[in-house]
Parts: sequence; structure tokens; C-alpha cells
Amino acid sequence: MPSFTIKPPPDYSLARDVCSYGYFLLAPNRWNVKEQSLSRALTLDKDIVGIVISQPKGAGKPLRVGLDRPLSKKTKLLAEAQIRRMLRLDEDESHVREFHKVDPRWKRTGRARLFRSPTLFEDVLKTVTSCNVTWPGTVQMNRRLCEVVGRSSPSGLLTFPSAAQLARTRPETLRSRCRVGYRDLRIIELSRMFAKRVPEVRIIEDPATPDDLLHETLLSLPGVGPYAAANIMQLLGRYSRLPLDTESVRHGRSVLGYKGSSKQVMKRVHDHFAPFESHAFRSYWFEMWIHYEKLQGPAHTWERDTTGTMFTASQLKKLAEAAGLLPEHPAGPRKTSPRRPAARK
DNA sequence: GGTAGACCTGGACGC
DNA sequence: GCGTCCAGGTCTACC
Repeated sequence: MPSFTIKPPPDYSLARDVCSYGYFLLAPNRWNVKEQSLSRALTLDKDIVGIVISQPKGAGKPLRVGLDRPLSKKTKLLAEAQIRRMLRLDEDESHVREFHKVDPRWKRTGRARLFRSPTLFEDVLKTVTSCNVTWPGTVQMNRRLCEVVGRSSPSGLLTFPSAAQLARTRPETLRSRCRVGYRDLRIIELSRMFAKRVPEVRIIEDPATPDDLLHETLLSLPGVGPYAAANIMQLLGRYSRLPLDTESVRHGRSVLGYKGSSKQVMKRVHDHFAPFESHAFRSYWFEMWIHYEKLQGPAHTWERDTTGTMFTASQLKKLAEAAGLLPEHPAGPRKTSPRRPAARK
């Protein structure tokens, strides 16, 4: 099998850094628990290639990318760029160090990188399919989108559908076969915008776009409201805004010990993480993530088709009750000197 | 600017 | 196994 290697930063751990955000459980991604490897297919121009990413035990070891067909030099570069995006190897490493200074709770375990998709379009679609639906519904929609509209690599791995493919898919197909419900027309309109690379898409893709303009532009996209806009921002590496949703309220109540209406709890969660400023989302997210890991075990042991589909509010509540998890009081941000003790709220 | 109600699907629950 | 209720964020109409 043809392959190539990617040299990651010295602290990079594939298992920890892939299994850091729920999208690793969404098709076409497949995390192989036994092998501790990630597989899926990528679309490279008009070519399809199946990949399997693995890492010998030990942080910082080179990543091995197995391919199910030989690639030209040009397409190999395209594949590597997409893989670097997924694994956040394309982000400035100084931001990781800065994050660990601001929130030292994550320095020992090295958590900082959040898994994402090989393309912005896939991240946007995954976000839209996670709105107004429980997690098993999101898992189902992504699986069906790949099975019905995606394409297959030589070894049978699936791609996520491209913007052009989804733009020419009939709404009835999305609704009846992919089970996306009322999202059908919104998905097609979004896909058309990405396929045509309309001005809004160019603004969103531009790393020089200021956060406020980026947020405003995202809100103008069909199917994107305040939650989705903030989530797409973190997927773009802009971590200052929190995608507040019902999970934020659950976290505020069960872990931070806040009381009051959902609106009041959301406001307090927002205020709690605001001092982390440009790192707010990562502090918030890893706090939630370790809560899930307390309930379900380490994320690198989660199977897509079993543990990965169990994140319903009711399941989490039952697990939390069984685990007897009491409200915790996590550390606040450390903004100036790393030697100053972290403030507690 | 704030809010009520519709939009769909699938899990949970009671019978 | 069936019917009913509920969770989930966005959008539109209305005040």
C-alpha cells in the first residue's frame, strides 16, 4: 500500500488530538479503536483516495498516511494539506503555548487541538446537521449524506459530498433518503454558495477577515444562527465566541453549579469563560469533553456505532446519576504570569 | 429588540 | 408494537 509520512509537533498525539471533538465520530470519518487509526476518503480535485492515518506509540512520532491508490506529486500535496487541516497541524503552534499559559489546566495532558474536517464546506455542513437535532440524528444524517451522495475510493471508503455534488442533489432526495428534514433547501442553497464561491464564502475563507465581520457574514448563511456561527468560527481557529446551546446550560448547571432559567445559566456560562478571551472556546470545550470522558471513558475508546451514538440528554443524565458526579468548580483563566495561582470562581 | 410558533426526525416512555 | 411526547437551533411573523 502506498504511503507517506507527516512530521507533527513534538507533543502531537493522534489518539488524543483526533478524539477531541465530536466530528471524529461523524461519517465519513472512522476511528478504529483497535488500531488507533483514522480512515476516510478525500476528494482531491477529481480524484478520490482512501486514507488511513496512524502513529506509532509516543507523542511526536511521525504520522503514517496509508493510501489505497498511488498519487501524483500534485495530488499528494492536496491530500497532505487536507490532512493537516483536519488535524490542526496548519495552525500556528505559538497559539497552543499561549492557550496553555492562559489556561494551564490543559498543559499537562497537552490538550489544545480540536479535530475538524478536511474542508470548510464539510465543517459548515456538519454544523448545520447538528442544529435542532439530537446527536444520534446528526450521526445518521452525516452517514446517509455520505452513503447517498458521497463517492467511494478504490478500497470502499466514502468521501463527504462536495459542494458541487450537493448543489445538484434534489431536495426530495436529501429529505427522504438522507433524513435531513426541513434542512433540505438550506443545505442545497449553502452548497450552491460554496460551489460558486460567492463573496460571502470568500470573506469567510479569508484569514484576514476580522472576527466581527466573519460572525456577521456567517449569520447571513442559510441555516446558520448564533450557535452555528460561533461553532464555525472555532472550526476556523477563532476561539473567542462560545456556541451556546442546551449542552452549555447542562454544563452550567451540572458542572459549574449555576442555577436559574436557561437564559440566565447561558449568560453565566458566557461570563465565566469571557476572561479567557481569544481562548474561551477551548477552555469551555475541554471542560465539557473531560465531563463526557468521565461518563463514557476516554474518547479514543469510543466506537462510532456504539458509544458514539449514545450522546442523548437522557443517556448523559442517567450516566451522570450512576457516576454520582457532583458539581465541580474548575479553574478560571490565568492571564498574566504563569506563576500566579489560577483564580477560582 | 424581543418573543411565539413552526419546522422535522428519532429517542424515550407508557400502555 | 404502537402512539404520544419531547429535545434540538433557526427562521419568520408579529408586537
